[in-house]
Amino acid sequence: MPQITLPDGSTRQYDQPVTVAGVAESIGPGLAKAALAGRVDGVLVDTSYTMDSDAELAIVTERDDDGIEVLRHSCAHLMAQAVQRLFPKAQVTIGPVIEDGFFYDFAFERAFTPEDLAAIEKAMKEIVKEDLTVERSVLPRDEAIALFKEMGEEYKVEIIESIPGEEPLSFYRQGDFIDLCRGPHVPSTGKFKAFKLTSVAGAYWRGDSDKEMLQRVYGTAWGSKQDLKLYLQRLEEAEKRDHRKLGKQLGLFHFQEEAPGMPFWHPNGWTMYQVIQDYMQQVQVDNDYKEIKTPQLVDYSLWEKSGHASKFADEMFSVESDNRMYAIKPMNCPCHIQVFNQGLKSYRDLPLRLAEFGSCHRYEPSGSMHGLMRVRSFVQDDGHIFCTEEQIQSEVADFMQLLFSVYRDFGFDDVILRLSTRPEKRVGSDELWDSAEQALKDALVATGLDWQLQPGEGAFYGPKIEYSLKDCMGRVQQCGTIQVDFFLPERLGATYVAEDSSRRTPVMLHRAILGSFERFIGVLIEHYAGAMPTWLSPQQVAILNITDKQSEYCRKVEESLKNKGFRAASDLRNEKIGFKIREHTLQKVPYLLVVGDKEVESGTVAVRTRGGEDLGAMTFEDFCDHLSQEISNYGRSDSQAN
RNA sequence: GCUCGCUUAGCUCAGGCGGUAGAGCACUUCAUUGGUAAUGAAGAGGUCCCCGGUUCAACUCCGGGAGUGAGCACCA
Repeated sequence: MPQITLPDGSTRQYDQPVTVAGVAESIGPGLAKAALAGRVDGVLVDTSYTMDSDAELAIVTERDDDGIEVLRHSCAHLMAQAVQRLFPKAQVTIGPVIEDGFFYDFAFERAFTPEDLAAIEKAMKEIVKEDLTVERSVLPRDEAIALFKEMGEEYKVEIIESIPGEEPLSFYRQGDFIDLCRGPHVPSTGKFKAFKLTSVAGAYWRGDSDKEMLQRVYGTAWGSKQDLKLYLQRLEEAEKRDHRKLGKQLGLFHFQEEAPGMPFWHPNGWTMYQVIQDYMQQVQVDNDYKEIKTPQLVDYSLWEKSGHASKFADEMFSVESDNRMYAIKPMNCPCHIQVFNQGLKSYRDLPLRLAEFGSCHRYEPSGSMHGLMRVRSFVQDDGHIFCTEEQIQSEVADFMQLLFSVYRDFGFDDVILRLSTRPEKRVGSDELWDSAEQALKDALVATGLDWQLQPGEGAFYGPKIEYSLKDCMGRVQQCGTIQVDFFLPERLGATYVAEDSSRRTPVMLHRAILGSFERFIGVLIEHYAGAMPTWLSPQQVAILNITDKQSEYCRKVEESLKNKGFRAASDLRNEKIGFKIREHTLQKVPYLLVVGDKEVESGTVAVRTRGGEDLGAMTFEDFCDHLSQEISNYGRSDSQAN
């Protein structure tokens, strides 16, 4: 006699065991049709799930996030079924849900083509029309293995054999297609309203580059055609914001064959770069960092001593000269320890914070490069804090406040925090790890923000916190980091004299706020779609004359603006004002000053923003005040946006 | 590094199933001095990514390489 409690608190009495679908049916035909799954006492189940005792039930539809997830997972099955109808030789492997969609990996004799994709999508639509019932069944694993062996599904056999435990496994069948799956799934293939296959690419079996490559087909699925449309529009928008495209359009940087993965910065891009560097320099001075500069080439022996050569030799550029091997530095830490090691350090010198805009080169795998986001030549806003164990927590806490403040200046309010703790292979005692992890954890908790734990993801030399920003495609871009290092200072012989005059090894904190200038600028470009906040804009003001008569006045305005430190340029070309406005708007110049006879006469400038807003005529001084005010707010979201 | 695709004028892209190529924008010149997202006309501009091979003939076909895109793997 189950009594079912619904989310609104109401209850329903049934005189015999009832399924989720049954409850939905008894509430109304609309809900019965919309039901995709159920949540029984907090557990997501199929609509065919039977409740034989009292339970709390929520009917899951396409309006729930859970419902969309079930829909996407089932859509992966739908796709696999379609693929096997078209290509019976294709073997199925795995097909999970991912953000905004799903994928399924197939083993097939050749790569799928875009035409195949279209055909698969068509077959999927046919299966939707057939409205096949999706049935759950349970099989003991030896029977399951026998079944898939008979079907020639070697990968499934391997998966089943690798699942630990002895419990029977669940399977889902729709028509002639059956797949191993935990579920839950939609009740029938007629439930899909809006899906699209988006791309196909290779992917390694079990994510292992030593294993064979499978065909991965990506798709997206939504609760309604409208949602699908919005998603596709979002993709289009993201493409428009692609920093590689905008980098070209706005004349920021370029890449060329002769220097793969190494940007050539153009005047506009370099201006932006330098503004950021100047800003960071000031931030470091204000926070008691000492800036240093270390060599680009360092004898290979240092990298052997530091342990980097044995692990990363393949990813390091090296140079031979005068019978000596040098490495182009792939990181700055060993060099910073060399600076620390000069002279005798006292505990009174700690914490010692060294910072460098450190230019590094790494031979990144060719397939991993991506515009400015992953390059072979980059500059880190690198810093190393030499301190005692007791100082770790306060240093980490201070760093975090600094990082948040810097991110806010760049217009980022949402930061994703992740703590990575001890991996299996590591150096240092457990006590040391305990205290370091606790210090990082305390600092995180003190922020009052959410953070994620990544157990086992720490470096072998110590735990770390990573700070990530979300870009326009929803891709999470890791930028900042702070890492505790118990290893390198000892390995490279760093010591200080403690209060009791004994020699001790300092702890080193590796830290970066931006990460690399290159990637950070890439993230900024996409975040702002190229329309950088005024303080970062390569050109802040364009002065446009209407006819030659106002040229002299324009030049004077330009000079005065430059004297006040603004980045201004006048455009005195013999072109119509509409043409000039269009060009500078497309170049995302924040302010356009239009100057005609009226303005010359009244000694004003007519101000137009790149957003198309007309701020009207104002005096030069008023405009300068407006500009200064905006620039002093940096990119903080509470500042006046345009 | 792996799988698949792509590489034609400064940029964005057409094109021909073997006979050395085209548009728009940009550029140059001329006319035009026009008030808030494209003034008009003329002109110049290309080893069709590189190296081999096949062929009377290769930008096109074949082989190799480079760069690049999506994804995978990697990321001190």
